[in-house]
Amino acid sequence: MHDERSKEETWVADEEERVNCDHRARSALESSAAPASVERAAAIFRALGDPARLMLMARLARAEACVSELAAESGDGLSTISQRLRLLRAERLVLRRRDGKHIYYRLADQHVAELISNGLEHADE
Amino acid sequence: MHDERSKEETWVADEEERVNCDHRARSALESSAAPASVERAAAIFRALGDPARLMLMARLARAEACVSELAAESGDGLSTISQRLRLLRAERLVLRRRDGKHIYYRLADQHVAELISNGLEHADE
DNA sequence: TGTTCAGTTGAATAAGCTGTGAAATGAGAG
DNA sequence: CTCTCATTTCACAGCTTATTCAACTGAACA
Repeated sequence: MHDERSKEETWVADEEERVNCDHRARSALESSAAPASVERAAAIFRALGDPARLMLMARLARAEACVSELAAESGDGLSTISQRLRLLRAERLVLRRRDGKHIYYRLADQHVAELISNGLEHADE
Repeated sequence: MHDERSKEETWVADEEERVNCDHRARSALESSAAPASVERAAAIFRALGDPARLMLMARLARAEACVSELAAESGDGLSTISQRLRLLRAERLVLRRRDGKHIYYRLADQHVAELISNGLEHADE
């Protein structure tokens, strides 16, 4: 307990700070977002909000893989991985296909990949 | 309990699916992300993973506001809003400044705004 | 049909969160 | 210095979530 209230960031209240920042990424923020969208978006964020799950997603972003591969790579149990994937699948963030005895998972779409990428980028700065 | 294992999405295993999707957003995903980055990114996602908090962030994305305004607008108690902001601030997603008796909050940076925007966009599709 | 291999699901326990009222801060006004 | 207003912190009850073991499903194949 020592951080969290460090620098107060005075952000010069009179500089007008170009509030209408034209960087884009305003589209969804300009007007009050629909409650349903917020719910859904929060659900997506929550699903990505666990280190183990996010790691899994980052791994899948690199290439599809089956449960046993993922379990072996991460060192976690099959059941554990399966449960994580279950949750991610429930949020429709991953898709799966069966190939013989194995079931391969991959990210649901490229948009998801971007979201993860953005998060990871923002993380180390 | 009825959804979650609906369509199996066969994703045509032989179409090769242009795996090297050139949409960008690969940067952070190409190689195994650093554990620290994953932790941090997950923490950010987790912070945004609560409807009430995300709503708050979406609100702040529109314009800065002080606690009482936010409380009045959302209908929640002061204490509740304050706690939400505390968590968001602990993750450095919002900044605050004091002006007389009030304390104004706003998003920490434009990158955060983008993240939220992306999430909301992905939400309704 | 029966066996095996790959994954899934259920249940239980443990750990972590969130909202909330009451008490505490802290800057300005008198 | 004291009072007050805006906001924060504390502490806790109540709810959600993650992991794990064991039991189960369901292809493949002999």
